[in-house]
Amino acid sequence: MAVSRSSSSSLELTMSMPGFVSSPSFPSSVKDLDINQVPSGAEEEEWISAGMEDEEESTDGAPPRKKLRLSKEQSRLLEESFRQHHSLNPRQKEALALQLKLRPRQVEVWFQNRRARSKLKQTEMECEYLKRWFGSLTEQNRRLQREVEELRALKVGPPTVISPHSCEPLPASTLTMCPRCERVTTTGVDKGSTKTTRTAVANPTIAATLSSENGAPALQSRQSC
DNA sequence: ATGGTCAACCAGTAGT
DNA sequence: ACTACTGGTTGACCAT
Repeated sequence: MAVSRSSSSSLELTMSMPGFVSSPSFPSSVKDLDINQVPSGAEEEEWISAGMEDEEESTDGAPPRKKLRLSKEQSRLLEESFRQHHSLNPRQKEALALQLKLRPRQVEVWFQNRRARSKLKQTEMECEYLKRWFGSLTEQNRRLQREVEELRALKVGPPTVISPHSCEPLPASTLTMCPRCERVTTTGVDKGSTKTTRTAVANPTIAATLSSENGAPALQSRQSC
């Protein structure tokens, strides 16, 4: 086991697996081995002391850490490898493990966790993006609602709307907005039926206002639900 | 004390 | 059946 202090004063420790170099008890299958498991009996000392060539005793007398921490160099190499390919074939895994003085299983686990972290990061970014989008849509919706209220409250006389069916002016009082889909409908005008119409606002100022918000679809071009 | 990070594990699943 | 992978979880360690 090797203990060192990194530049950021965090404790860096590397711990090689028991029996990697010389132990005859090295498991035949890496899947059988719990990496954190401390071998019992006579093997315990080997587990604690087995390690890299530059292994040294802990100077502060603290008990040895049980959790493997990859060294900066190991992490760097793994990251570099991950940039090239996000998963390894057995040959690559073996080679990388040899290079890093780790077991192939450890390299494999590192890649699994790295993929998971990568995916998590991606998901978080997407979540952030959707939140911002939701916020902007909410704001846009609020503006449009306010605008509708203002238009309804206009005291300059009822705006005139041209019916696309009869090509004649309709009183604005016949216009209603569907509360569900917020589309404009006319009620009780064209032959007494409730009907969605493509309306043309006679007042050009109002028409411009209706169609200019944030690239949102213009009110008069919406289809009813 | 507590929350974050990360190596390691386990269960489930898909491909062969 | 075996292998490789994912998602979820655990536990050690660290920073605050």
